[in-house]
Amino acid sequence: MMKTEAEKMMHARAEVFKALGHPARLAMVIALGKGERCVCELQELVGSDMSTVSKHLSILRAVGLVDSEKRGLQVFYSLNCPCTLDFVSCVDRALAER
Amino acid sequence: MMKTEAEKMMHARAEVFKALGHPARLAMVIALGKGERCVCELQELVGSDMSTVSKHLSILRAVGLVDSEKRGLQVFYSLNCPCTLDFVSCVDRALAER
DNA sequence: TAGTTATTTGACAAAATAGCAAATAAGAAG
DNA sequence: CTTCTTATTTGCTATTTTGTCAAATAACTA
Repeated sequence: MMKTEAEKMMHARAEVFKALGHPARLAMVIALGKGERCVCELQELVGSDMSTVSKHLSILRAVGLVDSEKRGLQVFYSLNCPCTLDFVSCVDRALAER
Repeated sequence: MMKTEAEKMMHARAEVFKALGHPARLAMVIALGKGERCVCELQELVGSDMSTVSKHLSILRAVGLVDSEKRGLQVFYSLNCPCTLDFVSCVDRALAER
């Protein structure tokens, strides 16, 4: 199946939205909006296995939404697209008026 | 499985992102950013079966991203959350610097 | 009545998914 | 070096979701 440049672009964009389309990942992104967090903190936040959290984070990193930096034993994640938070606020407003 | 209010909220938000996590739906939302469109125009845009397009649109409407209005034989859809376009621009910028 | 636009309803294959257990890596600390 | 901790990766499984289409229905027009 041939794919035009525009289709590839749209696909890439959609991947970003898909990455945010999971409650745990979204919760982590919102938490990162308040500052960087290590994986263990994020694990406590979402309450899943650490390997699961790690996988979620790799999905967010793959689409460029977050960055990671290792410091000692810990890996700290930070939000690369603060505009995400603005959109979440907008979504909240839309959800409120339903 | 019990669900707190906060969890339900996060789930509802994630549903909005999931709705946007498909190339065809995202393309339609972006098109609607330029003004209302009837289903047949959107069908031409994405090139799928009309029933498929209709289903995609119902998903977007279910989460409150778009509105619809019937006029004669046609149904016109409009974007309910223009902020979506701002976020798409932001995503594009993030994708560009990869 | 016939034609058009759109939605709904199954139905189905295919794909994606989340999640966990176990293995691996990499640094810290004794 | 050994051990402990934090994190990632690697299968693997079951579950779910997914997108799509064909056919039926609806609603309006001519």
